[in-house]
Amino acid sequence: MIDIMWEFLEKLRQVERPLPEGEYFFHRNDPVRSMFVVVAGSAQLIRHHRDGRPIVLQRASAGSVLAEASLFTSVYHCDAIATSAVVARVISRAAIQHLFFSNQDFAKAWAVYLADEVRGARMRAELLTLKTVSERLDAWLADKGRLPQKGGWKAIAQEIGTSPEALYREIARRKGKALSR
Amino acid sequence: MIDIMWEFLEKLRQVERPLPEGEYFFHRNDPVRSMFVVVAGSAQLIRHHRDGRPIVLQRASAGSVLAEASLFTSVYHCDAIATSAVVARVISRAAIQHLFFSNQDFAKAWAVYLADEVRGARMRAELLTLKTVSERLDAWLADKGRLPQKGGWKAIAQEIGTSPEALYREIARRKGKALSR
DNA sequence: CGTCCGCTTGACTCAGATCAAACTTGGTGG
DNA sequence: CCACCAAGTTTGATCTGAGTCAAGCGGACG
Repeated sequence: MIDIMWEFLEKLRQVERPLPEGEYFFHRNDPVRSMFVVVAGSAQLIRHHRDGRPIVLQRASAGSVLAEASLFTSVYHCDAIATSAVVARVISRAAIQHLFFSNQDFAKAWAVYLADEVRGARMRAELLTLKTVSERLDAWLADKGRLPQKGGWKAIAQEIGTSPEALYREIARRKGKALSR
Repeated sequence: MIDIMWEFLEKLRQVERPLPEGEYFFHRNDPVRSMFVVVAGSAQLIRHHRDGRPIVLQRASAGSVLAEASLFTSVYHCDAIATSAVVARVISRAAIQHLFFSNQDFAKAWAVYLADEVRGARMRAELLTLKTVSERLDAWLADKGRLPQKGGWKAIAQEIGTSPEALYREIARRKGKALSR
């Protein structure tokens, strides 16, 4: 179903635009003309606090739509910045809107995509209310199944909101336990 | 826009059903026939771990749709249980689906609603990656504006993932600082 | 061969969870 | 009107998990 959405988007006219690290996709209150799909690299949606400190609203990596809400909004509600060098697909918002209203399969695919994003984000939020690394890892495993290869643990530490060291230790602890049984 | 969605839903035929605490709305793999809107009380979406421990996927309170993803799914992907006595509005899923496909305003309102839920959930997830109570409270304030009346602080402590005591102390600390300036 | 990055492990420190006890407040019923 | 109860709040004391800094290990890759 989600794949169907990507297939539709593929067919629309689009431009690949590279952005260097630190570049802004758009600013708050800019009028919305395009939608962005991150192809490579990573980006953040940011809102600025009164005193200037930034609050992160979304961390987007390869394969995600940048600000889904902007499909039906006249202006952006936050800033978007490339946190590493990014390649983004730029698609006319009007084109996607038109597709949404003219093609029921796409409308459905869009709704399914959003519902899944909601699920994932809520899942992560609930996971992050757990206090110990052990509980968080359990919850993460319950959702994702199994740990990836050794190269990717650091990223998971970020996902579950702990320091890499804490996660490494928890994993080591488990390997120990597994053997001692 | 979201209000529009509620207006549409109001018009559909619906039944108010009370559920006592601990009662299940549905179980995983049940076929989806209805959608639930929580009117009063609170509920949780839960998935069970291999060893039986439950993982919370969503905490739903008055005014939220229970499992948005189930609009286009044949079976539920998790369990839903009332965590306190609940009054829920039960609406035929087929009716909502029909509305989605036949009325563009509703389809748009649904997409906007979902996009906003995504935003809110991501916001909360990012907030929960902050380490100190002080930072979390700042982020919460940046999003919501101002602290509610005294009776509601405990609920906020839950939202930002800390113990009530920790939040009370942080608030007290700030009142002190505000005066000392 | 050197450098980078992710992993490993140790030591120290501290924010916040937890337990506990008192105090405000509103509401309820006698 | 008052006794009483329940929730939320306040404050104190203690304990611990994990963040941080630091130093070393090993494989990948130019």
